[in-house]
Amino acid sequence: MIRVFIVDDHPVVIEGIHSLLQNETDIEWAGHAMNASSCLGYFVNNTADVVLMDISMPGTEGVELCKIMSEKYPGIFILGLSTFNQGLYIKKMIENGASGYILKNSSKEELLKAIHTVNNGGIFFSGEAGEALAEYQKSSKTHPELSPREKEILELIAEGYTNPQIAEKIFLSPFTIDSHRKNLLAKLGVKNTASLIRLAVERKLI
Amino acid sequence: MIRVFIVDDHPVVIEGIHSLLQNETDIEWAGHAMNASSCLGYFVNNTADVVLMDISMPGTEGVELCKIMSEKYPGIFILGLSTFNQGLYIKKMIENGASGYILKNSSKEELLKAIHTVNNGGIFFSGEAGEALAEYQKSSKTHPELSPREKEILELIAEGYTNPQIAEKIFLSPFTIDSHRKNLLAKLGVKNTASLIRLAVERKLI
DNA sequence: GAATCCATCACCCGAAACAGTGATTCTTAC
DNA sequence: GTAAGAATCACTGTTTCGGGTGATGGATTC
Repeated sequence: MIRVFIVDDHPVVIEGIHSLLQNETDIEWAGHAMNASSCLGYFVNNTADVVLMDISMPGTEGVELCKIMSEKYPGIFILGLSTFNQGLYIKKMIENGASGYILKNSSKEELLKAIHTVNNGGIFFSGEAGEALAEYQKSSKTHPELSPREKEILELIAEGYTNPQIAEKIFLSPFTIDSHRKNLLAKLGVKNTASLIRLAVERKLI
Repeated sequence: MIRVFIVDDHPVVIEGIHSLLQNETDIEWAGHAMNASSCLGYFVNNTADVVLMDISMPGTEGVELCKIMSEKYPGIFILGLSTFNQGLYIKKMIENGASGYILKNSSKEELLKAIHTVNNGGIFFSGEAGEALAEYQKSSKTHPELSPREKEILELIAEGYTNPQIAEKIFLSPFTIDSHRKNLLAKLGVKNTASLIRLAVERKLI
């Protein structure tokens, strides 16, 4: 018997999963919480085998809760749950102790498979989530990190300052700003300011 | 008796709402569809009073389906349903015939109130959605709309194309692209490409 | 102590962007 | 029927960007 607990701030999702699981003979509904603190409260006197956890709760609650839970109760398996397919979040959840990740548009079969897999100590990703993670890993490998100075200049560029203005602002030679700017383009593999800013915003570098 | 039909690509949401509504004496579950075409298929031989419609289905399916449904079956009230609180989408749904809009993290009470309100011909917004819409209306007043051509060129700029390249791509004179580009800068009140792209991404214009 | 990376500065040059101005069609709205 | 705005094209400047290339000092690392 697998005891399943869910943490999600959407009543509809809680109800939906409850309903999907209620006829499963080997799954027991342990309960639900709608925020991080009531989840932690529940586990003071109770336990479960698998916790389904919405990662897109207000703030970074999902990711933080995942970390706390996995450290405090290493025997409980956590399954990330989200509407979206964002490599960055998926990676963070895994880094913080989640054993898997499924999308909310998964079928009942996929959900059951995920619960069983993580309950047996396995790792489960819904297909698309796995792809998103792979894509993310790839992009963070192929594109090296930016130095602090480069980030600073990138932000100033994004705010609309020109090279001479940036130079004046941070007391450097315009030539230096120009060099950094060219390095930014090279490192990120783009060829003009438009794509640079687009990429920076998409990757949340600024 | 209000017959409720739901269109959503998330099985969990369908189950959740079904479950939330199943003990309501004045609500009858008409059924569900997981995409636009099966929804349209259903209404060939059946009907309903209120349709709950996820607007964030793949592509612009949600918005388009809303338009088709409201034109074809003006007697059916549509209630937009979404995880997010995006003024632009809310506005589009309303423009295309929806009678209200609720977030998926709404409570059971709010959901019931919304269904009853739209079924009586009223307009319903969950609080946050109303705020988001107001915010959007406000920002679209202070910031004028872009013409289709301008949007097209803005996107191409964001993809890193230069004026000459864009000109070649869409068979126009480089002078024309230059004019549009200047108009974009003027309309959005920025003075170079960097701030233009930043603003465009932030306002989700691209 | 050699290698590597960061940060700084420098110059040339062509291409692109930006400012200013003005003009012509065509539709849409009042 | 005219006013307004969208879309198109045109020319002239000045400024900025971006490619190429190279140099120096300092910190880190192995």
